[in-house]
Amino acid sequence: MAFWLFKSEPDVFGWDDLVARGDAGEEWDGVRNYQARNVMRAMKRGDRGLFYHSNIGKEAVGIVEVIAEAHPDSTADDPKWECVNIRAVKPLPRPVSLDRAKAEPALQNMVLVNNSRLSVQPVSEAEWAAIMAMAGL
DNA sequence: GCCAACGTTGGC
DNA sequence: GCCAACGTTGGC
Repeated sequence: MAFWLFKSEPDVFGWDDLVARGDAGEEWDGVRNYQARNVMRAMKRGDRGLFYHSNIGKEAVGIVEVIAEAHPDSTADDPKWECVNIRAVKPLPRPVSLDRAKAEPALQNMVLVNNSRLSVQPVSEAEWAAIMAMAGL
């Protein structure tokens, strides 16, 4: 299983919104960035991801699961834009803020710490383990 | 609200 | 195909 990170502005679509979708989950549409699209293309059903709140909170707040692999984005005119579907699995008992991630030696190479602008990111197994420990899981 | 970082666009 | 201009993201 691989691990990922999904960024969202909570005032647009936050963790609570994803939880409200239940098991049906949400199409992660609207991504118009090749790098982020390519990350989504690499995802497999069952992979896990962090749900990160950008701008407001700036913290990873929950765990999500990839429930549908990359397919054309229903909101895009051009089928070259693809996205996956995700659902909420469970909240992090202790959200991991960007500040804590930056201060954690094990996370110095994490994409979140180094390239804040990529909206969908890969997370290594070691990084995932470190985040889980920091989150109280 | 500002601005740095970065991706995209379009003129040449 | 280069690169300057522009738009967007997201931390501060």
